[in-house]
Parts: sequence; C-alpha cells; structure tokens
Amino acid sequence: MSRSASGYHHGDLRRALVAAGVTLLDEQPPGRISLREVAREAGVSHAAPYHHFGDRGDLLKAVGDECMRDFLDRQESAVAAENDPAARLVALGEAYVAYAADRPHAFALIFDPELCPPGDASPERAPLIARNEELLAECVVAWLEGRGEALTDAASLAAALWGTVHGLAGLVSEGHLARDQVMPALQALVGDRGR
Amino acid sequence: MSRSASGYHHGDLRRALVAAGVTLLDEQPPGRISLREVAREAGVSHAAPYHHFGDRGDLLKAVGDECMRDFLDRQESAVAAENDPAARLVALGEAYVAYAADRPHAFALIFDPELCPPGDASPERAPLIARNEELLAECVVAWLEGRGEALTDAASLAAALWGTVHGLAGLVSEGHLARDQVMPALQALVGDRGR
DNA sequence: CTCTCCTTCTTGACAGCGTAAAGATCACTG
DNA sequence: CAGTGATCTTTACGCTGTCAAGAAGGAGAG
Repeated sequence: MSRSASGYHHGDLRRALVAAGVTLLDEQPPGRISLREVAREAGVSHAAPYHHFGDRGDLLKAVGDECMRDFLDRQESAVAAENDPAARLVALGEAYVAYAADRPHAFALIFDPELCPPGDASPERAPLIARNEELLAECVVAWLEGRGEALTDAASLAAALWGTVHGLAGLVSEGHLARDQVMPALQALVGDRGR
Repeated sequence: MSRSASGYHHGDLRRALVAAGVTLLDEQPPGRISLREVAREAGVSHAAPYHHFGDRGDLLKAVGDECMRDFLDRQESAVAAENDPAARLVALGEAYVAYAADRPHAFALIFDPELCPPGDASPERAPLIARNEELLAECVVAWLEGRGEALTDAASLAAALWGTVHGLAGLVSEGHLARDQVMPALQALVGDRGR
C-alpha cells in the first residue's frame, strides 16, 4: 500500500479523496462540492469514490469527521495554553469562534444535520462530539468552582454557554456579526457575571 | 390579474411559486429543493419560474424573505404578549428557538449566507433584519433599565444574547440539543445574572 | 514463473438538475 | 380587429449522482 501513484491503482485513494474534499472546502460551501470535482481534484475517474464511500453524503461525512478532529484539536490546544479557569473558558470560546470565522465552510459541514444526523453519529464522529462536550463541561465546572459558586445547574449553564459560543460562531461565520464584536460580547455576558 | 387559473397564463405565478417553496420547505432542507420541483408543485412548466426569478437562488431568496417575515412576526407577537421586561426578553428568546425547532428548514434558509449575503441583503429583506435587531436591542435595554443596571455595553450584551439565542436555536433545530433544555439553560444564564 | 481471484479503478450509460433560446398563447392597446 | 409585449411551454445543453460492466494489477497457490 502507501503512496504509490502508479497509474491504475492509487494506493491510498480514500485518504486522498478526503484531503481533496478538505481542500475544496476552503473555497466552496459543502452543498456545492460535487463528488466528481473531488474525484478530479484527486486525479481519479468520476466513479472511483464509490469503491470507498457509499455515496456523496458518505464522502462529505468523512470530510466532516476530518474537520471535526481539527476543530476539537484547536479547542484542546487553546484550553491547554491557559491556567486560570476563566481564561481557559474564554480561550475555548475564542478557539470555537476563530475556527468558524477562519473556515466557515468546514464549520458549516461539521454541524450539517443532513450529513451528521445527531443522535446516531458515525463511530468515527461520536467520540469527538462526546469529547468536545466533555471539554466544555470541564471548563465550566472548573470556572464555577474557582468562583465558589454552586454547581447545581452547571449542566444548564454549560448548555447556555455552548449556545452562546455556537451562536456567535455561526453569526460570525455567516457574516451577520463582525468578528471583533465577539470578545466584547462575551465579556459583557460572562465577565460581569456575579457582580 | 388575480387568481385566474385559466390554463396558459397563471395570473399570480410569482406568489404561487413562493408559496410552493414554503410548502416544500416543510419536508426538505433548502439545499434539496429544486427549481423544477417547485414549478411542478405550482403546476407549471420547469422553465416558467425564470420569468419571475433570475435563477434558483433568487427564488429561494424570495422564499426566505417570506419565512423571515413569519419569523419576525412571531417574535413581535410573543414580545407584545408580555409586560414585564424580563418576561419580554425571555418570550423573544422562546419564540426564536420555537421557530427554529418547528421549522428547521425555514430557519436554515433564513440564515443561509449563500442566499442572503449579509451586508447587502435584498431591499425586501433588509428592513426585516433591521427591525429584528432593533426589537432585540429594545428588549435588552428595557430589561437593563428595569434592573437599574448601566447601559454602557448594552450593545455588546445584546450581541451576546443574540448569540445565545441563535446558538440554542441552531443546536435545537439541528437536533444537537433537546428543546426542553433551552429554558433551563436560559434561566441559568440570565435568571441568575446579578445575583 | 504462471494461473487465478479479488480489489481497485475506468468507461459508459441513465435520469434529474439548472439554465438558455426559441416558439406558442394570451391580455391589452390602438 | 391587428399588433405588441408579457407570460408560459418546448427543446436542448452540460453538469451532476449513481449504477453496471469491463479493464488493470497485486496477492497467493500450484
């Protein structure tokens, strides 16, 4: 196996197709990415992908998995770079929004309900989603503990903050909100809490 | 003019096409709605829409305008039904999320950046967007005034709350969050503020 | 080394799509 | 009643997703 591009047999076409999809996603929204274009980008015939993916949706799902990994990695890195619980929480939000702003099409793909039916995510995707929710919950709990607040409704607060960050990310990635309005907004909401 | 369905000339095809689009949106996401299917639904040939809309995107934009009107109406009604500023703010959020949960495809269409490029919205759409942001700002300001809080960063707080509500709506409409988690989340974030 | 099998990739085909051009039909005006 | 312009239909083109059939080549058995 490996990367032998020896004419007929590609060697690692599946990975190449996903990579091509990720590349195309830089310039096109998920809905406009065609299977044939991905195949062309990978230098392969238009029906080749069907030996690695059931249909177009499956290919985009795999591309989405790849993006989700990247998305989660960035959040983990951002959180790990801070020590103060409040700073960690803010860093997570910042990374979340930054990804949506930098890669709007990838962000849209990750949360596309047509391609990742929530509830029964792919075996590839499910652990990533679980880890991401866990990461957020950890940050929220640590933050509340640091402030000596009750943890009674930590889950609800986590949901609310997920909503806030997700909403700001969506609004920014779709251009409804300027990116530089995000931090002030988060400060207004979270920074003053308990004052 | 009017509703004479006398064979060749429809009479009010434009409106009929938009209505057909709204209907189809109940069962299909925007990306899967084809121009030809809308034409079929309206009982007209597949090329007829081109005499009323530049292309598929323009038709969907008009459908989105219609949905946006409905979306805004529901928020206005919900807010008007309450007196207490805090209750009005919560009612607005509830209506926002309820629309997204009840009509997820319409919600997605309204905020589809491909079809409503933010910045230069259609003359139809722009005033609706402006009014919606105004409505939210009014509710936030009234709420802050009622609590005797400073209005310094009311705009930032409004942006944050827009993000929260928009994010929760998106997560619910896409199935990532159960609808009954929304109210507790909002309570946890807003209800305790200033305590 | 050769034969065979199985996987991978290609080719060719089909229906459905968005869109443009050309033709048919109707309402309205003079 | 003739003519004109708007509205709708027909036809056609290239692109798409998908399937079926065939070609290419690696892997194991003899």
